[in-house]
Amino acid sequence: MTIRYPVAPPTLADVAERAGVSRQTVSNAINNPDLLRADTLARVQEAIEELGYSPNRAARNLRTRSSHLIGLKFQPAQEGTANAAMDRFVHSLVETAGGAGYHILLFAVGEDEDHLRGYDDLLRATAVDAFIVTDTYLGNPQAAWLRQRRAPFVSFGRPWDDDAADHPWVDVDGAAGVDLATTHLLDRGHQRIAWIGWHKDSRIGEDRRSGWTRAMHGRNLSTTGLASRTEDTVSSGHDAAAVLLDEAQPSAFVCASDTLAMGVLHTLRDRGLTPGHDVSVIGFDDSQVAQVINPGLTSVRQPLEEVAVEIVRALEGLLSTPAVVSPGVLLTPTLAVRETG
Amino acid sequence: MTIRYPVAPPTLADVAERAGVSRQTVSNAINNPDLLRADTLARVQEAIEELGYSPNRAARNLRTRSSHLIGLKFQPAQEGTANAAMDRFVHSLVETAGGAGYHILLFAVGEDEDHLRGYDDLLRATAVDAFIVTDTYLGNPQAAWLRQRRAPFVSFGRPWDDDAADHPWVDVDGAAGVDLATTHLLDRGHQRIAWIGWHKDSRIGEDRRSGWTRAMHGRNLSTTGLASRTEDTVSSGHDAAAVLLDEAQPSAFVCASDTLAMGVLHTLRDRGLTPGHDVSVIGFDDSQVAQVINPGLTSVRQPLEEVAVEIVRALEGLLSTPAVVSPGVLLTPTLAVRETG
DNA sequence: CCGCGCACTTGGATCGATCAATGCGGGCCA
DNA sequence: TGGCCCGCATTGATCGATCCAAGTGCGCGG
Repeated sequence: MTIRYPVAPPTLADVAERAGVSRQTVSNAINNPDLLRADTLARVQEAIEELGYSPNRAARNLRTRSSHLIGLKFQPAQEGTANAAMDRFVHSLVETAGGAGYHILLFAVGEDEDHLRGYDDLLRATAVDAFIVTDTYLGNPQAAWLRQRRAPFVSFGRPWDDDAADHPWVDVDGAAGVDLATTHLLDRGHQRIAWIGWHKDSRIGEDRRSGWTRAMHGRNLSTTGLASRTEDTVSSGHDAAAVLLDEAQPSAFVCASDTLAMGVLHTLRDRGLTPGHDVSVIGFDDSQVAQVINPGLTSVRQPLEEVAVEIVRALEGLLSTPAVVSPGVLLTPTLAVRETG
Repeated sequence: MTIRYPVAPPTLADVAERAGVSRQTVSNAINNPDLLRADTLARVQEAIEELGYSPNRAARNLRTRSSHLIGLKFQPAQEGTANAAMDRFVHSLVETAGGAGYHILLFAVGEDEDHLRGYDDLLRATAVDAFIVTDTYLGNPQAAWLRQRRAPFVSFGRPWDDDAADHPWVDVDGAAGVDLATTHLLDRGHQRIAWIGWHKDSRIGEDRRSGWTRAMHGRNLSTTGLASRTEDTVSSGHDAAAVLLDEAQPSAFVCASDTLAMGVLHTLRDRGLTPGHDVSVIGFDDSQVAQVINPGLTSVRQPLEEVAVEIVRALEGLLSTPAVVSPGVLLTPTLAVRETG
């Protein structure tokens, strides 16, 4: 704590001299402490402490051909939507990765230029050890490209339709989450529960939807006429709810996102219906919006902290012993129950 | 530990051999292209292209003693609040920094351990070139500590009460934003405009509050009895609004955050008052919540994209020529007008 | 007393880009 | 023709940690 910069930081050789041992021994003290006798180790650690030594990252990276950096393409929440899972996820990730000795490197790729360019540069420059890929939507070329490049990566999201995929992945069981929400409503006596989701080409959307049909059919209830597929915007949710209310008279809505659920709430407000009393509404993502509105929006909450833990675990396996083939991990969301459902 | 490549990545020497020039020339082609004759440069670039060469980051970092990495302590939005500026800010930052050849390195420091430990490690290990500090609240030791360490950093936020501070900073003029909001209400005929803000020891809160008093006094209107200071939670805003409505009968509220504004909206709802019609409400941060609720919440929007640009500019000045002393930059927010005000 | 293994030491090489100094050929001017 | 500068090539050294191979001193069991 008494060192002033910008004097040259101490090197491993400085520590060795101070502790009266060799460079090799200091290196071992740091990387293979169990090779040293207890008293020697203590002496070296003391010298490290006194000098405020910390191994130079660049030198270490050069020699070991690894950076202990994980690349993550940062995708912010879209304006005008309620979905903000990234924020919570990134935080959990940074914390967990930090515990494992890794840091998160953010990068962006411009909209116009080649989307893979960013990955390529970082990879070739050995700037990162691995990537975390977050959007595995249909036709997303990232995963295929990374695999072909033999770049280590873990994806948050299943390789939906890519049967050649053999990379580790972690995902949240959206169907189970929606099933949970639907069952919660069924247990409260609802029979006519509507679904508002995304277009058919969204695998995530179809997965979530299947949780609704599963729960409904499990109670021998029909789902015909009770589903709507639309864009992920508030106004789309608003319109879809209006149509469903007119044509199918549902007593509750389960939505693929909090954004859509907000649209439903607006429709209820238009018609003087009280959410949670006249009509129940459940969203998906447990966004800040769900938490601060009144009445509070019941919503499916993804276990993002666990996702981060599993992703880091997978990364460690991937980077330490390449033989370990970690399959996918599927986590189950919970339901944050509030007033609307 | 190692990135599995089909083949070892090409080195600068490989490029030199292929182009029939020396290592130094290739290095110049990359770092000082104007030193080369046009045809030589073209030949080298061709070789780079053919081999898919990208300079090894670790080697470059070691030699140049710089990593082109900027450290940022990632702070997620608090659960149960509406404030989510970080998300938007980080994205802008990543994009802008990327354009300048820098990447953003996220790190976290555990709540219990020494808050400065994270900075220290990264700095000593020459893992980052500089830091971006985002919370410059009263008594925050980071800035002082970093300065004492002579660590290059730029802060998002003024050094409020630290007169010894000489580091570059970028901030948003909260007072101007609130002035803007208040004036907007005044222009619409409001006279009794209340303020709900944070406790007195929050410099940011007091700054924003001053915008309200400035605008009110500018029209010779009294502010006595119209202000409330509380915690930044929805329920605090709710309570404060109730008290103010009872005791001062304001026709409009300006709040230090969207979170507080949400509380106000809940109170209006309790009393059957229509936001924007009976009583106007303006928040601060233009969060997702402000955007998706109905009626939409008018809110002060921070120009986070510009903040990012200015911060990167300051960083570049800081890292290129240490002599350049960039003072602070103060940016003016805008008002996102919606139905509540 | 020998041999073995533990706990180190020693010196050198290595990773790959950059720095610094020198070499070299050709053009320009006196 | 000689001297000089300019553009570019060449080459060894350097950054600091790690890897590697060989060696030393010492204690202990056989």
